[in-house]
Amino acid sequence: MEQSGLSRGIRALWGVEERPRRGPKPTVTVHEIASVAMEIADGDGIQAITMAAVAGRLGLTTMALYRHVDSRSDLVAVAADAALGRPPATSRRAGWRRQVGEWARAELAQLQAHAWVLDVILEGPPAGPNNVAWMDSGMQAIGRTGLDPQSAASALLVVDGFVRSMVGQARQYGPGTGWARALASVVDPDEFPAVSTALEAGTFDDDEAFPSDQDVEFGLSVVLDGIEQLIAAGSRR
Amino acid sequence: MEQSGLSRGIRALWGVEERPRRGPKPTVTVHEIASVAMEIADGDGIQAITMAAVAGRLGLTTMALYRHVDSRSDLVAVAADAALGRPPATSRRAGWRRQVGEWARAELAQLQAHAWVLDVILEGPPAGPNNVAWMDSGMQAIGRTGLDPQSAASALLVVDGFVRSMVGQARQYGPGTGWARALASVVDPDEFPAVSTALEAGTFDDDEAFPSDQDVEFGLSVVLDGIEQLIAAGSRR
DNA sequence: CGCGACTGTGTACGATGTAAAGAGTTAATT
DNA sequence: AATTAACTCTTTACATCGTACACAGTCGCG
Repeated sequence: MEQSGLSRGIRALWGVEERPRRGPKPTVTVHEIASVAMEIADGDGIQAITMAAVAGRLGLTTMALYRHVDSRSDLVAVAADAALGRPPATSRRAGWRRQVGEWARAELAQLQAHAWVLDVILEGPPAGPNNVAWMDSGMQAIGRTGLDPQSAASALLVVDGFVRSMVGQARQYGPGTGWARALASVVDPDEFPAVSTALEAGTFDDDEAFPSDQDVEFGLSVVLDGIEQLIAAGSRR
Repeated sequence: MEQSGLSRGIRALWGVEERPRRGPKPTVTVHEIASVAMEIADGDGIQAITMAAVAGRLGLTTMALYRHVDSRSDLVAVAADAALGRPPATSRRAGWRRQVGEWARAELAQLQAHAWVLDVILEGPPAGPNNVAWMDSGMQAIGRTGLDPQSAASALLVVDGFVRSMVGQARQYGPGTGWARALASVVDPDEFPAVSTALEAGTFDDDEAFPSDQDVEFGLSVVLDGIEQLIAAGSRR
């Protein structure tokens, strides 16, 4: 009665499909498919997720996958949801700052373990169960601020944005391929004084482990302080 | 003497290539290529950037493009740099808060006009001239805080992260395809109380124009307040 | 003039996503 | 028990796309 607007793979992840009465039982579940696709991406990046590769590992033909997912992009969506996993239980008794902080650090860890998730091109909001679980967990944490729902949602969005950008930056500036040196050879100090100065000062030199815990805590405290200000100002809006 | 580590297309964008002495003059410049590729992506998304499509619009064969860019991903990188454009001149006399705010709003506007830039899968940090120009502009603005360079860079990163996440969210939650309704049909209120409540309260209902200026100012003030706290605390670290 | 450097072309191939038709399998229906 | 509908997986085929390779034409230096 509801076509639900969700893709086949996502619908299957939610487990709301009634099992068909006739016909052979499927030899694989969407969860298995998602899991295999995730492993492939963990190893070789998102573009390594191909219908043939995933099917092959499952002992199926390429086309058999289409019984479980609508398309490659559905397959990727399903893999991405699997990569998120369930959020850890939060310490419900703690204050909002600690809870939100924990949530952010957990998300960061999860995304860093599967950084290719950032490469997923999404059409529409993520609707997988794990995605929703993280959202729920985050909203519970930020709800402790007492902010009105709209403000809380926006604030959580800022936190999430920070985490994702952190992961993204980590991949880019992390394992230095001599980026700083390459840039130095083309940047004109007169045109780009600030960048040029930073380059000379070594600000961009390959931080072996970027972001360090320090970097994370730094940015996180900036964001959380901002939210604190907001609360103090009495959630207008 | 220097292989510079940059791709052919990016190097050409910087204009540091010495013109070859012999041989026919190229019929197109990398800037033209980038511009055409950008227009294609503006119209039909990043995946519409194909070698054939770009070459076709320029009256070239597919293979001719390889004289100017190394690969498709180089082509996309070059198009993305073009899409950023040059950052607007900032009001240098203003305080840091206003300058950084302007910078962020400008970046937001630019990215919203070419949201596909967020879909670019980057291998290594962005090294195009426009990208560096934005970086320079941002670092000049945040430099006015008086924070030490490392802290300033980290803070700017938070701002940039916020802007990008805002654009990303805008695409996802914006022109509603009935996402909220679809989710409501699968979410169990007992399992995900916070999301469920928000769904019922209409928090996720299609905001016609999301993010509104209000949403942006809201998040931006959170971020800037955080930075202000940091300054007040006397930039430790 | 001719040689070398360079730009663009034509052809070919492999990888990939997916449409279409069919063979085999299971359970409800007769 | 036979039939039939619903379902899963396979086979085959094809269009799209990135790119390697060989080559033809063009310009400037010696």
